[in-house]
Amino acid sequence: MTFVALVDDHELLRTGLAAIINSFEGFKVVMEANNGKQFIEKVKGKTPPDIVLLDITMPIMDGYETSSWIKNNLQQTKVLVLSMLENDTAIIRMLKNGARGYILKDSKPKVFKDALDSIRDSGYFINELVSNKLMHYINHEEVYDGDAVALNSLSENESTFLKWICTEKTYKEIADEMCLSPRTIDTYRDNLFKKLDVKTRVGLAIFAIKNGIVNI
Amino acid sequence: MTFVALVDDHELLRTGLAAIINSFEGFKVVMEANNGKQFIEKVKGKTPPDIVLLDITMPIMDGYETSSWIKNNLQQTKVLVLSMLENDTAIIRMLKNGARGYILKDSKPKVFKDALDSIRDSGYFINELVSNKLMHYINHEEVYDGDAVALNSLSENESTFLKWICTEKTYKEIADEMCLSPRTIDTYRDNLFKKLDVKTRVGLAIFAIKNGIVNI
DNA sequence: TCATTTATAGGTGTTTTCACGGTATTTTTA
DNA sequence: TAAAAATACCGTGAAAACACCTATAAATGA
Repeated sequence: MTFVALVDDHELLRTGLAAIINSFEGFKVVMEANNGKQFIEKVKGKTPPDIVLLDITMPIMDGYETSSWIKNNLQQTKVLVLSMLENDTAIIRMLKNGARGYILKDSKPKVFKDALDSIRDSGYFINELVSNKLMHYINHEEVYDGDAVALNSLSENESTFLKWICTEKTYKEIADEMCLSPRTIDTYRDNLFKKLDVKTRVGLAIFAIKNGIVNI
Repeated sequence: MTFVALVDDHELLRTGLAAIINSFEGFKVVMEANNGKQFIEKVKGKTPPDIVLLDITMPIMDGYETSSWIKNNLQQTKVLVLSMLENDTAIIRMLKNGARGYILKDSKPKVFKDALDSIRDSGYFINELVSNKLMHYINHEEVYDGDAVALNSLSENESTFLKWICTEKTYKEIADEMCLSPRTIDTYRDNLFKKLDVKTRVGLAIFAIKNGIVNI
């Protein structure tokens, strides 16, 4: 029997998924959590699940952090990402953080079953989505490094700044909020423009939303 | 037996929902569609379902249009909205377009069961989410009118403009793309600032994303 | 330890955005 | 059919955003 945990903030989706998984021969849902932090608390002192089905966009502790934590603390547990995000950066970043597979929330149930089987049997589920990104990554590592590493290496302040970016405040007002000089804020912006390969504030906002840095 | 249709572009969610609904005594899922257009095609010539479980954010034909169409074409069919959007405008707009209830995708399954029962028995499901908005709406109609009607009455050009807003193009470039004078674009922006009660381009972008006018 | 990177901050100038004042024409509607 | 609205357009000036460059102290690291 393969034991599965569901970590996703949409309870209804979780319930539906649990029903599907429990109907699969040999799989059983043994744990559910709303976010990474809750998962960590629940898993403490228990036998860890074989597979964690993990969303990326979640409050409190998102999928990136959670996958990283699982990689470092639960070596036998394999992460299968189940997300709405289809962009390169998110996929590469999750794979770098230890995920064994990545499927979209609008996949067909058969894909879902295949993914679970494959991760149980071989430890990985390499679908087209993942293999494409992997191949691109191998051939254009520097390109993704610009993005994925940048995303990984966003400083605390830069993340906070990105949250403010998605408001109607001016840079001067953001500087006040963050207790920094407007010049520093200018530098943050210029650096992020380069790091994230965008040219305008709207570009930053879209990036932040796309990558789940802000929840709107 | 109450017959239910699911209209949502996330197939996995649909499958899970179908499992849940079919496990409820007296309910049966008889139809699934990826968007409003597909639903209309599928329902043609068949007995319409009693309840349509409808998402808002969908490609091709979104929940707003779909609910409107159902209201005008399938009088016996009741719409229950199942969405991630929690903002006033979306809720009021769906109710105005004929929805009988509105629940969030991260609701608990019990809420979901209650909603289905209530809509079957009384035709409506008035939860706190809906009653709050309704009360506010009654007391501050003008406020919501500013928003909800504005959203309803966005012209073709304004919607297109909002899509361009969420890119890194300047207003001048947007004017070129839309074959309009930059001055006209200025006016669009100024009008939308007033209509949507925002002050900056970022505000417009966030609004467009929040309300599913653009899919990022 | 010496070089490099990182975080902070500043100067100057251009481009873009935004506010506020309009006009002319077509479409709706009362 | 006259009034109201929606649509497309224009001018000006201030504010904000953006580009590009330098500088200093602290942290990092080879």
